[in-house]
Amino acid sequence: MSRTGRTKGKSNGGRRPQATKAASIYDVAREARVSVFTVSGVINNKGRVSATLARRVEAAVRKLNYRPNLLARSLAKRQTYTLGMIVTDIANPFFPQIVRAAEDTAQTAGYTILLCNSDDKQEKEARYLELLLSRRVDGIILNKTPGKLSPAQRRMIADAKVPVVLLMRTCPGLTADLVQTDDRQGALDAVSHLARIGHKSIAFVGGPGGVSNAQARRDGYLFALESNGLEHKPELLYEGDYRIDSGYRAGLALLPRLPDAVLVTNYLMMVGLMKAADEIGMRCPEDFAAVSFDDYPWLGSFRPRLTTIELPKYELGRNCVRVLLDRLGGKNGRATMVTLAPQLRVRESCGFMLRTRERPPAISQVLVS
Amino acid sequence: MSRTGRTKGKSNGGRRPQATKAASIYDVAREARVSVFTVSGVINNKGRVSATLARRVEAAVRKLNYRPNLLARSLAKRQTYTLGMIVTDIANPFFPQIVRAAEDTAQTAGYTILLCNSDDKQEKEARYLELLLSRRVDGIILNKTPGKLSPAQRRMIADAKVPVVLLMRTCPGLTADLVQTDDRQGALDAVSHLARIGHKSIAFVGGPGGVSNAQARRDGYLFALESNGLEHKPELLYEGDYRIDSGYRAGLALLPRLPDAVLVTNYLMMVGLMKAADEIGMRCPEDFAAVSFDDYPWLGSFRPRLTTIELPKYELGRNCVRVLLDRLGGKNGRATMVTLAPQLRVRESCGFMLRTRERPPAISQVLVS
DNA sequence: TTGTAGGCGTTATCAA
DNA sequence: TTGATAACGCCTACAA
Repeated sequence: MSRTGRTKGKSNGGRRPQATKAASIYDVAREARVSVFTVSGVINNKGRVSATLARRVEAAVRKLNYRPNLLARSLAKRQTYTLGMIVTDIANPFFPQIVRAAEDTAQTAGYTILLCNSDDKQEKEARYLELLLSRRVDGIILNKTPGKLSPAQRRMIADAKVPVVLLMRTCPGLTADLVQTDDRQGALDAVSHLARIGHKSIAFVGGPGGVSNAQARRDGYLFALESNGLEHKPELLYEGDYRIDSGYRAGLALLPRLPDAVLVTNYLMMVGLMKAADEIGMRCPEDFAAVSFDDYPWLGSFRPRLTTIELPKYELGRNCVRVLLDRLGGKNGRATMVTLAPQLRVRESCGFMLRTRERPPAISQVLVS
Repeated sequence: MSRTGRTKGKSNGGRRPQATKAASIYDVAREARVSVFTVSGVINNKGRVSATLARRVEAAVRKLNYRPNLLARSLAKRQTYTLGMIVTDIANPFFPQIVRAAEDTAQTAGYTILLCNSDDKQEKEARYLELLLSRRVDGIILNKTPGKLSPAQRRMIADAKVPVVLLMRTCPGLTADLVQTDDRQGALDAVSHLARIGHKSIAFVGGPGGVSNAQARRDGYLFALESNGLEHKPELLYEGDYRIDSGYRAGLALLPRLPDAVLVTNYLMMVGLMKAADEIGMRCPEDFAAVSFDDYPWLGSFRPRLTTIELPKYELGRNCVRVLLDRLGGKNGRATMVTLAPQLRVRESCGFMLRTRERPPAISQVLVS
């Protein structure tokens, strides 16, 4: 049976106009009395069609309310115009703006974002990775869970020839593009700022082991202590997991040791630490100074106004997609690394206003808001 | 040429093992010396295959590292296992947890979420709506922009026979399932609480006109004033757009009129209002009391500790997907409405601690944290 | 410039 | 139970 005749048996002889199935390219072709080639050419305006036929096709498209089936197109072209994005948890306020930026950038290029939450669990991540490949996404943005990918996973990704860009976290054993912030520098700036103000014993609440940015922040902290001639006291270093509760526990553990200041390496842990401070009855910045990572629009509206190391979240998301699009565009070189500069935002929690009446030092990276 | 022979011409005679294209179901069938029917049966374990053949198929699948192409499957089954979700802006902290819940719930049922941001612009929304339909999503979660859908859009959706669930905002002219919170009740609770404490003149910062939940919150406010015997002063009512800046402007406009209290109908506007208060030099709760909508884990850690009307965000997202899955499961009745109860969370910004020494009244919906 | 026919990788129908 | 074979809806060499 010829292709064009395939709907004949389904004509609803005389019954009332019922919801018919969506028109296909064949229906349009028949309506416009042209071939599917012509229709396809018009739709993807490849310009190889005469104006007359094009008009006829367009009329038919409008009449039948034709809308190309992107699934079929993807299958035929082996390209889905879809990017997979795996983050630990979109509900962590660090991610929404990154995702937003990724979506914006992707959308501009005709791509769509499939969002997944790994909860920092390798098992969930593995499932999603497989799913994304099965769905034939064109690229993957991966905020890797701690730990490496299995050889099978690496082979899977390589076989699929899908570009992967790592977001904020490297993955041992996986050579891939990477978009991150300069976390070592961020921690360094934070500690240097605290030292400059006069704080001596500076505590540190870090991220989970095995996460590259946590390592970098910790390195920056340790290096900064040393270069500022401050003693490193191991009992002032706490390893958290970037979630509220670990920050709370860190507060309970660290604050009773009466550090001058504490550097908390993300916002959620800072939230937990402040809760602990409340319970203990210590106030910031009067009883201890604090600087945290990640800045948010609401930080200036509540007390204590947090001094932070702002990470350019929107830029992170945008660059992830850009890197991916470059690869999809045929760029074939070795793995790229984009490292964005963090920025110290001085407010009040660091005790700056308490300890000095000067304006902050004129360092270009310092910004008072 | 027969189907099974189609890859013959591509054998790379003797060259080094190069990245070959992914195995298809035909390859597996050939390897296992069975038909594609058998392979398909095993993969989707339809149980109609003998154990012997099943074993052979499984071995072949492992050997070839076969992974079914979900695109092809979707095309054939006319089902994509994908849900589209259009929110105004994932970077608005109201949405991440809703999206997270939707993703969790969807994932459990084998569905994936395609995320879109409309920025409250009808034009962007329209583009996304078309895109989602072209991609043949199985269902759509829609946080509608103000304004109605065009007749063409409504027809488009109806023709596609794709279930749509509205999130937090009704859409005039569109009969669809709806998942929302009881916003009128929320505003009512907030104002009643303020009145109970003794506040007389209560200002209001509302959401954008044309958004149903903004209307409901406003209705609740007005009704609460009346039923508490308080005068409604139009100059204490400000219409914002749920974004920070409008809250700021609201603060500049309202606070100089020295209201006893102000009800701000979302968090972002509250952030803006607090900024305005800072600039004006008014303090909360000493100079004015405040209650806002939306609760977040960090609100208890900073000052003033906000008294809020918590909206069950996770439940919202979960119910959206549930409603959709019900429809996909064949549920065919008329439009459903799920309305979730908000909850007053008393902290300090309402001035409760200032004005009374009693414990809060024993109303079940009141929760002190 | 336009048309024809085969391929994309599944599922589903109908015989065997 | 299995196996051919036709959809699914689009793209695209290759022909005309």
